[in-house]
Amino acid sequence: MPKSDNDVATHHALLAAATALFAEQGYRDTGVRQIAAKAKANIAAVNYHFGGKQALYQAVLRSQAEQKFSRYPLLSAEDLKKPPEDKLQAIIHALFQRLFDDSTASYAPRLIMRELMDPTDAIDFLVRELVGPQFSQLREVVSEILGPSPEDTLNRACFSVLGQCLFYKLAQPLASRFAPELFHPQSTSDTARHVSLFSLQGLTTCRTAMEPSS
Amino acid sequence: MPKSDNDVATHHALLAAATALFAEQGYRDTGVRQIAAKAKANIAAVNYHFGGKQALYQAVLRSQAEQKFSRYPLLSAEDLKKPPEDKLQAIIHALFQRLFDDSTASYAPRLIMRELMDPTDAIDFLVRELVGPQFSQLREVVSEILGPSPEDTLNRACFSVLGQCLFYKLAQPLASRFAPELFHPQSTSDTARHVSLFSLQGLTTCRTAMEPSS
DNA sequence: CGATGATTCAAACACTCGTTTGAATTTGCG
DNA sequence: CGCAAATTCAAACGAGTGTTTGAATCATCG
Repeated sequence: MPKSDNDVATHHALLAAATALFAEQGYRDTGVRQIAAKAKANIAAVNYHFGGKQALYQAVLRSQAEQKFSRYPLLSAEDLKKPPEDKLQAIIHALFQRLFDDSTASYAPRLIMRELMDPTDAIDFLVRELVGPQFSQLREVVSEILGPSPEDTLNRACFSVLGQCLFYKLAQPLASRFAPELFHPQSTSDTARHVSLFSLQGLTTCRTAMEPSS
Repeated sequence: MPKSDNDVATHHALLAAATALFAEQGYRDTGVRQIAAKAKANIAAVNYHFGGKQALYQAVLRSQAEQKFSRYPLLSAEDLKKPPEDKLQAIIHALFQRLFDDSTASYAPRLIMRELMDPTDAIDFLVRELVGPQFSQLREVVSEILGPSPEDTLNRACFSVLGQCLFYKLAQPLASRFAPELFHPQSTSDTARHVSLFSLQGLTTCRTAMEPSS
């Protein structure tokens, strides 16, 4: 039976601390002692309230899935009325904004990236609840641009768009050594515009010649 | 003083085992006991011959830098005579071949990817000796295609090409859930062709309109 | 051979990790 | 209040890590 206030207090503090730390450092590099310290709670509280580190991690993912992504779709209502080319540009800009938004609680994208790089057991849940719906949305827009196309062509086109966007986050440690100015916060808008133009132009090729090799 | 044969034997066995394991599992998830077991050596041998796990890892990177990349450039001698568009296509195909070549000792790309995802202290050495020269090569080819361009445009164009390629490896755990057939070994050639066409088409945009926002 | 130094080996060390324990404290309710 | 359940806490547990130790083995050479 909950203790009215204090119970949900430490429960929430633990969840918040874990969300921040998992997003920043990843699952494997975050210890329960560190989480407990940040939440000003005892080490055993993690096991008491959630049942273990893994269960806490899944609770973090579940809470992010509920609050963040359900109410912040990639495309706004007004975007949906635009032509597909503009919708793609809107998606790309939204993606970059999420990937490089530090201040607000943009933990969900970072948690996804972490899971993408080295998956834990929670990857199934993540695919089903978080990235699946958004990938479908991207695929639909790309499909509108390309017109009727084989499945592989459609998927590869989406991957080309996604790859360009994610590169700036995934490869940041290395890429920022070659072009540090592209990773300044004020550059992300220009970068998103570049990716949009590059992709829209590249997509025109997918409409034609796409049969396998010879 | 070396014991003539046996000394360099375990030294080499340790290095080979460590190279394979670090490439497959990453630095943090590979234990010295596992390395020693694969090399049929004692646990203490790692410290005796290399001075520690970290030093062994850097020895692995150094040996890869020496033997693999210096003699296997991205472009062959005959490729260098082709027009820049064909050179870009050759680079993309070479990249995909390296990223998805399991059988031969294609450990270097995987080690780089590992370091890219979560860097250790060895990242400086890696940038200087391994990825730096190859990135310069890519940039030169892209520069030939684009003609004289601002620095940022050139870098972003390179990142667009690289992002598409690396995506298939970096995001494989997630992406293969949506399009498993694109990750079959026989598909990599078609995928490389798609990225080539998509990129060459996309690059035409970079030649024109590239001034920052308004 | 016998001594010297390099190499191997099993064991233990020091540390971190996630988890458990059992008592102490706090809370809600009759 | 007084009991019972829920919650906190310090401490320890057991398994993991990389590293160190010191004796045993081996090759080499005077």
